[in-house]
Amino acid sequence: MRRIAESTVRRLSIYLSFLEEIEERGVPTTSSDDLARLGGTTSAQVRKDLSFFGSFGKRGLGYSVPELSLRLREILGLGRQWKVAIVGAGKIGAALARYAGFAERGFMVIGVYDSDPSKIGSKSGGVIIKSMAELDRDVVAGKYDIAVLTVPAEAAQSIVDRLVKAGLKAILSFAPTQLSVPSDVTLRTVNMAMELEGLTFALTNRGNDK
Amino acid sequence: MRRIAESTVRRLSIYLSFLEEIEERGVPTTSSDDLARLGGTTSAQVRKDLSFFGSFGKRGLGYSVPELSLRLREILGLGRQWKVAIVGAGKIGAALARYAGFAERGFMVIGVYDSDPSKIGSKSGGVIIKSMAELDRDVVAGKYDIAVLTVPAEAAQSIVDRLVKAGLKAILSFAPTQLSVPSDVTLRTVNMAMELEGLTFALTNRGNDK
DNA sequence: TCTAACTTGTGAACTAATTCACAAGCCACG
DNA sequence: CGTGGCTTGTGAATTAGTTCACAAGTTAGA
Repeated sequence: MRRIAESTVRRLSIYLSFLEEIEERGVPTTSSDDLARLGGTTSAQVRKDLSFFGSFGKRGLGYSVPELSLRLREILGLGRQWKVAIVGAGKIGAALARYAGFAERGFMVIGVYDSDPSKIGSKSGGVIIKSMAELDRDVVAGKYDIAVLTVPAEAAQSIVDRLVKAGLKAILSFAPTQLSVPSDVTLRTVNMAMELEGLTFALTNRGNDK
Repeated sequence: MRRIAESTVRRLSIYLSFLEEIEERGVPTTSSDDLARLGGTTSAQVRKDLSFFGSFGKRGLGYSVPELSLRLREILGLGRQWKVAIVGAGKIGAALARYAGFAERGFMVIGVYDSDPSKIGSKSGGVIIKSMAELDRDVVAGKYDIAVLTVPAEAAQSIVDRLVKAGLKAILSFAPTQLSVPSDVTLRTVNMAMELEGLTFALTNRGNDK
């Protein structure tokens, strides 16, 4: 399989969410044109994205909604449950720990960890907060597939290093800082400041462009 | 000014955060090579990104840290305060309302709004929760530059439509759904499910690629 | 069975983004 | 004031991503 662009993977997620929506409504088939309209792209783009993984449609007819949605779930790795650790029991960590959207998609929040001794033992989102030392042990023991990082920027890189050392291969970070990981570890960063700056850039420079 | 790629704007944010860090430490100058190393890119990329906006460096010397950081703040529109409304007083909305990182960067959370009558009047992050009807009025009155949406997927598009109709030009959405806005409105979406699926895709397909 | 109306899958063309590579400028030092 | 060591800024080359355009397959209806 050749390397797949991140933009393609993001679009697959979008297509899947539509497919699940219309599958629920009992729609039997759909077309690249439908998916494009709903996902804000073009039908050629939809077909090209899918073509990296195989031929899932029928010419003249379109795509079977249940089949394509199953295939996309497989491609995206959603055919199983994923065990998630939340590292950092602050406001955002707590909000994520009890976010229902995770469970719906097969992401199970199994543990919440924090370095603040005064928090350890109390509950966040129905889960008891544990210490960072336990996090190391739990990761080494294979208890987690994914860690979600909601810690201050200063602490983030050293925690990432610990997680990587303990053998974790996927991290989603909300820390407002640039992190580095070895190439066999996948890292995604959501940086609110950066998103807002994208907006202010547009507000500030709108109209100056041609 | 020619159209600037979103990827360039994101990198400018990264460069700026480093510049602010080293400015605080009193470092007087830096180079495209430094910025590249810290930001996980190449020095040519850094110079190209900056070149869209002007020439800020000195050959043989590099960039003045205070000057470049000022310029980037100007480019990104951070030279002023931005008034932010949070729409949706759920867990995530509440976490964002009191997120200190916003204020540091000049984003002032002035109001929190929710459609649930039982929440209206109570406080979230030190701000009293107001009704959606008031949101319309406040936006029309020019009280806001930016809205941050933390509402369920089902409600998101209709709220976006209201905000757009009321004249708002910039929206940051955390709703897990695809939204559409007119071309004169800037929308950024943070979709946690999509980020996690990016990770599971990588975990599932790692090694299959060449 | 034939035709008309669709829709996919995919090379080819195009557009966008990144990287290369080097002339030009700057500083320090002798 | 000349030389050596750096570093920028930027066209050119390359690589990546998107869009075009059409052959080929499918269905429905006469």
